[in-house]
Formats: sequence, C-alpha cells, structure tokens
Amino acid sequence: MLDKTFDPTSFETALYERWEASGCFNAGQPGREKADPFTIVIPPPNVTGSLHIGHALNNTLQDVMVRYHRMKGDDTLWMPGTDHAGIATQMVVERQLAQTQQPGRRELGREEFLRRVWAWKAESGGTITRQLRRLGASVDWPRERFTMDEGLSKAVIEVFVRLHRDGLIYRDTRLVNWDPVFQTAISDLEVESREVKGSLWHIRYPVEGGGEIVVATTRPETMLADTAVAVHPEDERYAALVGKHVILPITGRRIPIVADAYSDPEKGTGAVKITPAHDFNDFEVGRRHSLGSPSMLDAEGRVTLAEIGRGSDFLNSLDGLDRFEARKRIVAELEATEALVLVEPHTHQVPHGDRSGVPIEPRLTMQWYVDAATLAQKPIEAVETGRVKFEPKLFENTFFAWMRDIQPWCVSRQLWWGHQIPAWYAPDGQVFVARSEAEAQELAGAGVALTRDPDVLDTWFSSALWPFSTLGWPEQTPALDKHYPTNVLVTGFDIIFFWVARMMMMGEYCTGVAPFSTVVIHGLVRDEKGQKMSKSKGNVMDPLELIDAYGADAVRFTLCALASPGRDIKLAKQRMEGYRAFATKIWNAARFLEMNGIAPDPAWKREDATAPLARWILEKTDAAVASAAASIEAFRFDDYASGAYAFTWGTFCDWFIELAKPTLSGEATDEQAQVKGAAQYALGTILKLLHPVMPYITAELWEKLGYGDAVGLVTAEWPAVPAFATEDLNAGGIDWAIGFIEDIRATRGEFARLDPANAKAWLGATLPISGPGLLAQAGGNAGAIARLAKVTLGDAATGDAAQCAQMVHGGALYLISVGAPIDVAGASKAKRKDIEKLEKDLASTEARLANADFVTRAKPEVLEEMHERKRALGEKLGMEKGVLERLGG
RNA sequence: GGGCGCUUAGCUCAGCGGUAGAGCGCCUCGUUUACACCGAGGAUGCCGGGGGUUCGAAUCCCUCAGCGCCCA
Repeated sequence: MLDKTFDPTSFETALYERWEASGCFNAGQPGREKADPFTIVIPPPNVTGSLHIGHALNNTLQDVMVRYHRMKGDDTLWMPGTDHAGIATQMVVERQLAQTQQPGRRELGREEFLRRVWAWKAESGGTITRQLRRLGASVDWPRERFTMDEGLSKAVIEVFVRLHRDGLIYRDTRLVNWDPVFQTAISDLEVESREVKGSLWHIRYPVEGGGEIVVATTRPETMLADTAVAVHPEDERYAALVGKHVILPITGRRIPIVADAYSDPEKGTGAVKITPAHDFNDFEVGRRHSLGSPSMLDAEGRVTLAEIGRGSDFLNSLDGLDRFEARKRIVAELEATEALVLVEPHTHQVPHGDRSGVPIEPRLTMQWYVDAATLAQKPIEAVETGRVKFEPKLFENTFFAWMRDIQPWCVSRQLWWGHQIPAWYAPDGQVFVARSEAEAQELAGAGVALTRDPDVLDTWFSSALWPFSTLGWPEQTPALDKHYPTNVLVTGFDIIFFWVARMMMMGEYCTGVAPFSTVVIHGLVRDEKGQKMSKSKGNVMDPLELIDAYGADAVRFTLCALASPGRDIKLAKQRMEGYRAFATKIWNAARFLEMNGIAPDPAWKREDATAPLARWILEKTDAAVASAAASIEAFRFDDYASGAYAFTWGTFCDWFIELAKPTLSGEATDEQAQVKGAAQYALGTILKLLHPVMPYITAELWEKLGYGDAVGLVTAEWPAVPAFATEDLNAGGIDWAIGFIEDIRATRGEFARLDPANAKAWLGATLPISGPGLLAQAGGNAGAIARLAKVTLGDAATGDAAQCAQMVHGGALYLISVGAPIDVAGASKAKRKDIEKLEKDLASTEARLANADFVTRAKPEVLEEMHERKRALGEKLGMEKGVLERLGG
C-alpha cells in the first residue's frame, strides 16, 4: 500500500543508487546492438565547480531527451565528465596551499605542484558529478571522462601536431589579454567589461620647436611607453602639427605627431597618445605608422624601465611600482610640473579578468595561435547549409556574427595545470613540434639539446575535442564509430562561442564532420524579479537546497515547464511549490487506483476495451503520448511539460477518475473490468510519459504498484500509439457528458449565486433535471452525470419554468427543479450578460457574412464555419431570450 | 554607435493569419470512494502606441515608445 503522504526525499537517493548500480543508464543495453544511436555529450562542467541552477536546467533538458530516446529503444549514450579548468583549478590548489601554510607553487616546483593538483582532484573533484546524480541525470558513468585523462591528452597532442603541420597553429607576437594576477594570457571570452568610474586626464605635451598639444587619456601611466600622438587627418586644429614631434614629459623622449583616422576629433581634445604595447587600437595605429612598441609594465603589472630606458630620478623611482601606484605618482608629477591641464570624471568600460577580477593588461608577448578564421569556414558552411541546426534558429545569427569575424585564437597559457604544449626548442630557438620528446629529438637531430615549451594549452582547446576525444579519437573505436557524430548539444546562449564554435571547428578539422547536428540553446535562469543570480546580490538559488525542499522531480519539472525556447527563466519558488503539488497529485491518483484494486495487468489487451469510458481514456492517453513525443522531438520542453500536466491532472484525474467512480464502486461487471483495465494502462502510460522529466516518482510508483521494478522503467518501452487512436475522441458521448456537467454546474452558480441563504440550501442538494431526450443522450453516462453534476435525471421537461433553473445546452432547454427559491435577479443578470455577448457575436458573424469580399475570398471551410456559427448563435440566442422571458425579465 | 530580441489577464509565460489560452494569484462555494500540496464555479485582456497589407491581423510589413541582451 502506498504511503498516505508523498515524500520524495524518502526514495530519491536510493533509487538513483539502484539505477547506477544496475548499469541501466549505460549505452549498449542488451538487444540494442542494431538500434539507432542517440548521443549527447555533456558540456563538461568545470571540475572545481558545484552545481548551480543553470547546470540544473541544462542537464534536465538533456536528461529529458536522453531518457525519452532510451525508452524509444535507441542505443542511447549520454557521455559525462568534467574539464580541468586550468586557471580555476590552479587557483584553488594554490589558495589551499596558502591557507594551510604550505610552500607555494614555485617553491614546490612544477612536478610536485601537479602532484598536489591531482591529489586535490581525486579528493574534491567529484562534487559536481555527485550533484548531477542528485538531480537524476542518467549519464553513462562508467564512461566518465576528464579532459586531462590519458586518452584525451593524447588527442590534444595529436591535434596540436596536426594543426601545426597544416600551418593552422603558429607562434606570433601580438597583444594578448594578460591577467597580472595569474600572469598568463587569457582569451577574449574570459574577459568581461566592467563599468568603472575613472578620470580622463588631459595632459600637455610640448611640441618641439614651440607650442603644445593636449592629449586626453584614461591611462596616464602608459605615457612612459608612448611612441606617437595621433590626430585626425581632417582635423584642421592640428593640421599644422602633423609631422612635428613632441617631447614626452617625464621620459623626455621625442615622438612624432601622426595623422590617423583612429583619433576621434569629437572625443576629448581630439589628440590621443599612442602606446602600441598597451592598447589594442594603439597597436594597430603603431603598425600603420611603423612605430616602435616598448612595454612599460612587467608580467605582474609593475613598471619596468627595461624597454624604455632609465632617465630622471623621478622616472627611475617608478621602476618596480605597481601600475596603479605608478598612475598616482605620475599624475602628481604632471600636476607638479603643470603638465596636467584638466581632470574630468569619466565612466568607461574596463576589461577585467573573469577569474581574477582585476583589470587585464594588453601585453605584447609571443604566444601560440590557432588560425581560427580558417577553421571557422566549414562550421559556418555547416550551419548555412542546415547540416547543423540551432534551436531556436534565431541563434544562428549570433553564431555567424562571431564566426565571420573571428580573431586568431591564442591557445597558450602561462600555467602549469593543463596540457603542456608539445613544442621543443633548440638552443638556436628553432621549434620542433612533435608527439613526444623522442620524436622531437629525431626531428632536431641527435645531440641537439632540447627544451620543452613550459606553457600549457587553453582548457577550451581540449574541451573543443570533447565530442570525439571522449569516444576514443584518434583511435577509430567502436564507440566513435557508433556514437559520432553526436545528435544534440545543449547549452546556454552565453556559451555559444565557448562550446559550439570551438567544438565545431575542431570537429570538422579532425573528423571531417560537425560533431553534432542540433544545437539546443536555452536561456539563463534568473531570480523571480528577472535579475541575474549572483552571490553578491544574495539571490542565488541552490539547486541542491531546492531538491531537498521540493524533490528533484519538482525542480526538474519546473525548469522544463519554464524552458521556452531560448528565453531566460524567471524562477520563483512558488512555481516549484505548484509542481510539487503536481507530484503529490500523481501520487494520490495512484493511491486511489490502488485502493480500488486496479493493478497492472500484463495480459490486458486494448482490443477488449469497448466500454465508452475505457475507449475514451485510451484515446486521450494515446493523444497525450503522441503530443509528448512530438514536443520532445521538437525541443519544446515547455509544451511537453504542460501537455503532460494537463493530461494527467485535467483529463485523467479530474474527469476519468471522477467519471469512473460510479462504475468502480458498483458491481463487478464486465464494464467495470474494462474501466479498470483502461485505468491501469492509462496510469502506467502516465508514468512512462512523465518519466523523462520526473524520473523518481514515476519509478517509485512503477515499482510500488507492480508495473515492474524501478530499474526497468528506465529502459521500458515508450508507449505505442495505435493507428485507431484519434478516430473517435468522443467515444460513447463522454465529451458530451463532460460539457453537459460543466453547464449544469455553471447554471447552478448562476441561479443560486446572488442569494447566499438559498444558495447554500440547494448548491449542495441533488436536484431533478429534465429535458427532451435527456436519458437517451446521457446513455451509459447517466450515473456519472448525476453524480458529478448532482442531479437526478428525468427525460421530459416538465414543471413550471419560472420555478426552475433553466439551462440551454446543445439546442435544447433543460429544467432543473429547485427545492428552494431561485435567485431571479441574479439569474436574470447573468442571462442578460449572456444575451448581450451572444448578440455581439452574432452581429459580427453576420457582418462578415454580409461582406461580399469575405464570401468570395475566404476559404470554403471558413465560410462554412461562419454559417454554422451564425446558425448556432441564433438558435442559442433565441433560447436564452426565452429563459430570460420566463424569469420575468 | 552597430546588431538582436522582448512588450498578450494582477504575476510568469504559451499562441504567431480565421471571434484570446495555461499555470499561479484573486473572489464565491464545498469534509462527495485518492488528494485542502484538494474539488466546483467565477471575475479579469483597446494582445505597448500609430500606420499599412489582407475578405480577415495578437499573429505579416513599416514606424514610434519602453525594456533587455550582445558587440564596439
């Protein structure tokens, strides 16, 4: 017997353990050797991470698809794992070392430090994968991969070597985004703009031979490395100065005034200082004018005079100062020497490292670059030709915009944790890229001393290989053969560039095909006010806490139901309460069936179900199954959830169970047996239907009610929809009965509504209702109608209409004898309102039919519908007027 | 500044050419063979403003306004 109260926490964890232990989530289930594959690779979460609500959404959607396809009989693989998150992980371990007063990274040395990182990973790297289990994610755990695994590392080396061989990876000296905290290059995507309230300093630069030019800058300290002043070629104010030189304050260096369209005459003074080594735009200007590009900051963001030379005592005193301290001193010095003209408050966007949180420095260094523009060609074409589709399609624009303007991808990082670049240098600087040191030595020749590049690759380099490296590439493994290319990638739109673009570039390059055929983009999960969740705002919702409070199924269902394609989700706890109530409803419905001796019947045959109610629920069930499948296949997770909800609660609980009660409580007839048979089938189908989104409660009920064991549901066959399914959705007049019951209930309300004293007396009472042909029309549903509408049915309309509640239904008048006085005023008011509405509708329908253009141009079926509408409205209007008349109104 | 979206019932959102839908909330009523995390009934919409296309527009086009996101 089911417990009276539904408590998800009492069975969720145990169920998951059984599922996992049984291996039912794994690909290659028995008998599916020849089945179609269905494959999703998880976008590998950061190994240092923990599950946030965005992961919960992302993985719920994947799980819905995966569980659905598994039930459809596909050989389904959901590949799990994590990425090694170079900077984040190194940061975590370094912080841990510092907190426990252990020697730092540099003191430990690379080898020992890496040993510590692996130790950390072994101990703490499983947080997020444990949490995925709590969510119910049905991934193939035995195949779990990590981007630093041996096989995946081998793939990384292989790709690097191949790219190098093909000239698609090269070393270059360019400006990179430099993170002074981590002292490494980071990618554009790891940089976020933050609005900063700063100043615009106007500085006077004396012109050689007399005069001056005032430049405006947000970064005065970089003037130490200025190599020019630029003015707009058409700016008449400065035309005479172009070609002359200025003498830089502080360093005393002589630099040219150049004409360059980069300078905006409208901004500041119209003259800008050019510091090629410290600004991306200036770097371009420098290149156009063949300027030098000395740096004035070192890797830690401290002033260095190494490239600009020593000079005055003041200049020399800056050596080694932090960049912000140097700015203060330089501004003070400029002020003291009256070189500072003006300081304006100025709010501007400053790039910050997303991990370190400090302003990044553009820094001129030699790094390894991937020729992304070339690699992007095939992915672009794949999307253009529809080989890869975005859902929703709109996001293809975002993809194109980025891919068509893609910059060289800097892949080297000055870190220790990651895939060390397979490049070795000879003493003369010659580079040998090879799969191993031995291979490099072979290339270099015996006896040449080789040093390996100390840098590692960007984490995204290995993540980009994830869809095939996890399946064994570069080996042509059976798994790769079967499951690659994968079917779907699911990700948030904020991460299109990280995942989608890079996986597609590498997939096309390495395997010749796109790594997936559909990209499902979902929105961000925000708080109920639509604000982004953040720790600082304190509005973060922890999915684990939500699961504890509402159950994993309710959390999953909520996310699924709210997942309109590509739209952000405003998540309120209230929604989860609502869907927890849904889970409770299912539980109670199951209990009701159990209490009525309705049990799974493997021998049950749908052909035997001839009773109208049985036929009716079977047909509704079939329609719900078809619609759920179509929604999931169309990636309409919201439609899937709301359709299943409406069917389960509205159709099955509110109508089927209620209509079945008279039969169930009566004699053990053949009809009762049929209704019970249909009921057990419908409930079993509901459990299957909801299993992709609510795996726990469905499995628990599946087992407790005796449909099978909870593990079995995972691979149970998705319900079949027989061909006769939608033939007759009004089997035996059930739909008529429902409409009739609804009208009686509404009529009661109208005729009792405004008179509380009487209302109470007869709202609760069973009243006689009669009308022409009623008993014949009600047929086998008479008992149910009587029960649900609280009436006793009679066949002919008799009695004094003025003393009865009157109901117009389907072109006939029905009288409900009332034991107490009816609310004449209230009913008249309601009728007048009905009549008004009917008159309005009729008038507009008639107007349309009177329009010659409409009659000649509208589709025939629309025209016919209008005629029928006119007829029905006219008929109903006439009858409602009669009702009002008899009421004396 | 450039690009993309959004604006539909009090709230959150579906619908995207044939007379407006859901969930939640609200109001009234209700201990009936599961369920008060429930049941029954009800109210509520110039579908952001304006213009156009069409026999017909929430739905297509233009425009304005407000909001949001991305890129510079």
